[in-house]
Amino acid sequence: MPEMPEVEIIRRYLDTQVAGKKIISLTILLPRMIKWPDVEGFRALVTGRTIKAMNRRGKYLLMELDNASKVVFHLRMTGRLVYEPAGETSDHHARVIFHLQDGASLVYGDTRTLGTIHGLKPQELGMLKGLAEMGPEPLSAEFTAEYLYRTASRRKVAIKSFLLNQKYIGGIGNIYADEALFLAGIHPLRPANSLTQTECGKLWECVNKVIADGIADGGTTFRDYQNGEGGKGSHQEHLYVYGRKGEQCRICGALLERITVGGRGTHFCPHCQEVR
DNA sequence: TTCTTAACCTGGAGGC
DNA sequence: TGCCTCCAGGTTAAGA
Repeated sequence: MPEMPEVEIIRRYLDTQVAGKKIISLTILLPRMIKWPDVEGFRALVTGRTIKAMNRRGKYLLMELDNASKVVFHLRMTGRLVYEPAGETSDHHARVIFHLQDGASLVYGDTRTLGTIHGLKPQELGMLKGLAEMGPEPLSAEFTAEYLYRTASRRKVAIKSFLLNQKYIGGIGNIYADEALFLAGIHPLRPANSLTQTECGKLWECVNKVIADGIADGGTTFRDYQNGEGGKGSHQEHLYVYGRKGEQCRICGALLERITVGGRGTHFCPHCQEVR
């Protein structure tokens, strides 16, 4: 389940491999992955164009083309975008393949097909609401402790749900939200507006830390994530709470619990993250 | 306006 | 071994 660190790892690798290369053709194995425009419109937008760069915003991957258009990928749960130097893929769930001029290919695979691909002209960029309305990202200059406190203090939703809302903070997903709340010692069910300025400062630090650590470790491979080379990350070996229900807390030894918050599996330590 | 819930989607795990 | 059910979760639309 790629979140911001995983998408950033993918972006960094792909940018070194595909920037400057021309897309000569497409193989569209599952047309419904293309959300905009229609399949033939997408093919016309992309074919013959040169990739200028791979960029990222939150969990979106942006393939910048030389006609100022962008191919916008969202990997959702099980999507992956892998560079194949030989041009062939062994991915049983390959959905869209971009064939490049040097014989290589860029393969979009997606087991559960929840991902999305949009081909957007410059004037269409605003139509993707999730991208257009996204809040500041962790590690950015706009994401400050003051911003976090000011925004959270106006919401009574559970802090876990607040962290997952991309309109407030772009790029955080379930794993890193659980980890950040654990490190900050904040119970996931606490109303966002109950956090003090000091607690928000601590949470801001911890959000930035878990995201930076995730990137440094090459991402977290939990089930389906693959980087741009088809490899795995190692951050799952350093998780404190996510996926560790019933195991001992690394800090206090208490047994970790799992609850549902806003429809999402949520892992926490009942001792280190007491409800106050 | 804010918040909650369901739907989308498939593979794997667990129960029988 | 085969069948069935449930679960995983990012995003969005619908409803409260």
